[in-house]
Amino acid sequence: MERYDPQELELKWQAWWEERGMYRAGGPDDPRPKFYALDMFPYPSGDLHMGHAEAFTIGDVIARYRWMRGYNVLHPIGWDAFGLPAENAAIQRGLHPREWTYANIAKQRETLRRLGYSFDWSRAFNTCDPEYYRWTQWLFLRFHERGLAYRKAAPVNWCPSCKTVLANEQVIQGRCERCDTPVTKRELTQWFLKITEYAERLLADLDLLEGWSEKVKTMQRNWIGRSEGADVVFEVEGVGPVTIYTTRPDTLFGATFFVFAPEHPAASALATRAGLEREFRAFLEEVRAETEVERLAVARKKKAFDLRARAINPVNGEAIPVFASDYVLMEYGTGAIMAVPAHDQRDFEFARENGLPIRVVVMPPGGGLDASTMTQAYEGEGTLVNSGPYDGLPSHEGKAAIVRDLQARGLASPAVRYRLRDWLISRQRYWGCPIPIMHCPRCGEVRVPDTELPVVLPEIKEYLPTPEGESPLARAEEWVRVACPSCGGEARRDTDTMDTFVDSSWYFFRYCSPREERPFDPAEVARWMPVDQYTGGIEHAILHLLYSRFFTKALYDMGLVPFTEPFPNLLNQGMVLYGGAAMSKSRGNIVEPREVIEKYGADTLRVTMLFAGPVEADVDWAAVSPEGVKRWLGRLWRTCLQALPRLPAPGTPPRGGSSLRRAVHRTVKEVTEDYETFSYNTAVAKLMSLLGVIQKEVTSAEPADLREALEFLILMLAPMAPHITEELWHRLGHEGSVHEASWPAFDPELAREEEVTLVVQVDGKVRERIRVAPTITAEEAERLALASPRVAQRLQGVRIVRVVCRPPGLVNIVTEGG
RNA sequence: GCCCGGGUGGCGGAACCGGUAGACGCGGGGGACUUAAAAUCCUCUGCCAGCCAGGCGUGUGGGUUCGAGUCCCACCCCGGGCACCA
Repeated sequence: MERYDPQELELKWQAWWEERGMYRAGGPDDPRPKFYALDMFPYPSGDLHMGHAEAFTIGDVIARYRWMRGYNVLHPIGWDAFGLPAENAAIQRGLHPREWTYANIAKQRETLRRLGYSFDWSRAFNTCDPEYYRWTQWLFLRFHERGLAYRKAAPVNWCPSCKTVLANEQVIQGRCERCDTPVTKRELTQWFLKITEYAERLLADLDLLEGWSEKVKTMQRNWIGRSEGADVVFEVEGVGPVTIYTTRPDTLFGATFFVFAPEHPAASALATRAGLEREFRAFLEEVRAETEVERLAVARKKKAFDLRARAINPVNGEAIPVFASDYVLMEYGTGAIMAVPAHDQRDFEFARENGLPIRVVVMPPGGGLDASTMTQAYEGEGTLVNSGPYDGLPSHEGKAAIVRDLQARGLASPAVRYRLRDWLISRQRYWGCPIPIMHCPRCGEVRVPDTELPVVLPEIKEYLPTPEGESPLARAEEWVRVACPSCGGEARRDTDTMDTFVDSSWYFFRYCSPREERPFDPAEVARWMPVDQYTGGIEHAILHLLYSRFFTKALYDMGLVPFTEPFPNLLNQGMVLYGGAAMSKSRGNIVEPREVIEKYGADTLRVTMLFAGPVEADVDWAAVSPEGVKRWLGRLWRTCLQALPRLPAPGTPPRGGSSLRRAVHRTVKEVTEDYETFSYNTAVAKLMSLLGVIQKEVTSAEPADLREALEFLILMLAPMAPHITEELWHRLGHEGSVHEASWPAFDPELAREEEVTLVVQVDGKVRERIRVAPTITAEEAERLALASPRVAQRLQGVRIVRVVCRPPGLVNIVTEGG
């Protein structure tokens, strides 16, 4: 018998599919319902890795299944091709980032083809193509017009190794997301997108995303970090009124000192006033030199600077000392706080370190809290004490009452704050989308006119980042110098480039009309979006997924798109590990998709990924077996070839209710459910079982039944193993592609169980199993149960208290004392 | 510390609404075919008990129930997120 040779057969069908342009999305006249199946596009930092193979396999199964269910599917692919990682890798190899990037794209494209994915290649693009980033710039200008893109000087995250600033989202535990270098703070003028303006909507709309896991939604909620409290005004000696933010206005009477962030303008003003200018500058220097990692260290003394001034507590007129300290952040709240050491752990530590008084104002339910003996702050709720007229009120009532009374005096107002910061998008690096702004000495910031887009990334020899943090683009002197479109005078181009995440915040719109002379055709976007199923890794839970939601809402407000959420359904596949750890060069545990394909074929790789476990769970490649899958596909191959001579012509209707047909139809019912819920591992298990049944009957079954069985099995496997099923489908006598065939329909009558197992328990323990009809009555089931010799033996000499009967599956006989 | 997940055989994992725990596969044992190997096929495989009968078993301890992997309470462990955010 002819052997199953995946290599030859897979290449053959891949060529055939391409020739036929099989996976092109249908045009506006296509009568089928649409389905937009989107996979997070790859980053071309090398060839495809196993993580990609898993993600794209899942996405491909989703897309192919929808085709077979009669949908018009949009399943696009492209490359997220600008950015730091590609640039760093290129520099390491002494290559131009463009060269390196496009070479990797070609390599990945080849591997994606070899894996047999059903992409609509006609829509492919790269975010580093001028035809794409032209529209990234166009969108930036729309943001700029609305004040959603702006420049400001702020203390920002700086990676000394990448020599660029980073967004908050790119700092992981105080370290650079890409190179793990401890991040420092720098005071720089940078471009931001005003994502904070959307904080409330980004938070509230999470509730609409029923197709997202709770995990990702929680991560976004944490990241946005909404808190409710009050702004309260303190009069600070020598400065005037200063607003602070607190979530605990009920503890106002416990404020025993006041703290400014070191960068707060009032802090340096007070230091100057106290004649401590030089000392303060040294203090500030010290604070700035500190890396984020050091600042977050657990057992660390908070830096303190006594500003020798008093602040007046508005609730009781008390004068309290004023400090500057690095534990107060300029970027959150107002950059100034009231300190309540008894009820805030940070304030408590600061008070202890600096010998400041501690006053209890909230008594916990048990009582007995004493400032002189407490070893940590009490942050819970309780009853107000030492709080003048508010004594005796529970915390939540005290909160409301204190704010209300202060508000009447114009000294407080309820306030909501978010942890989320504006998105820092400018980068001092070469390989990114240029910011389409000019700086004119007379007109200030001037937008590059739409007609002059794209602002093309200049060709320069020296594209390495500069140590001073100036963008390499600044070296392209001729490119930088331009005439101001508004006054005609000499202006200079902005020399920063955009964060890669800007590019990826709108690519899914572009796929709808990738060659459009606009960012996208609104009609095509309305036709395809929102995305029906988005598939990708959880590592983007707060970066890409938050930014894309923000972009979509901003575009909605501009009237450019008719919806506010781009991805109502999100599937986060797990990671691919090896031996319990991420694959990495340093560990030497990398398995490449290419080697697996060469050894086993693409179909085996795909099915192995799917069979390994639930899609959301990590796959440990060391613990799964392509061998087993390969064996099974071989068995399928041999069974089909063995059956072939016996089979009637295609289309011969099977009849009757043989056990084979019942097994087939039951499997169709269950596997269809599995496909709908992405339970591919159990779907594969059921297909394996079905092949076992078919194999047993391959020489004895009714020929028409056998044909039906094999065809349905092949159809159900087609989305997962597209090549072998295509081959077998043709060998079974079909002309067209198996992937253009319809998903099999089951006959409910045949899918119904003919016999079920009646379990007989005595006192909850299984004592007997009897095969019965599913229609059995309670009385009949009980009679059969009691008639069983093994059960009767158990029941000798004991009294039956009751019989629980749940036909057709269960009878439980409860005995006295049992 | 707070918030999400999750703990089931030697391993990956099944188990609808509370109703046969361990589907399917890997690995392992035994056997067939073969001069031999590969490939393939058959068979056994949670633990204890020689077989049967039986007992024990889903992180730990309690509870609800005729019946709990599944529900409730307390705890332990693992993974992930957030965290000097006032």
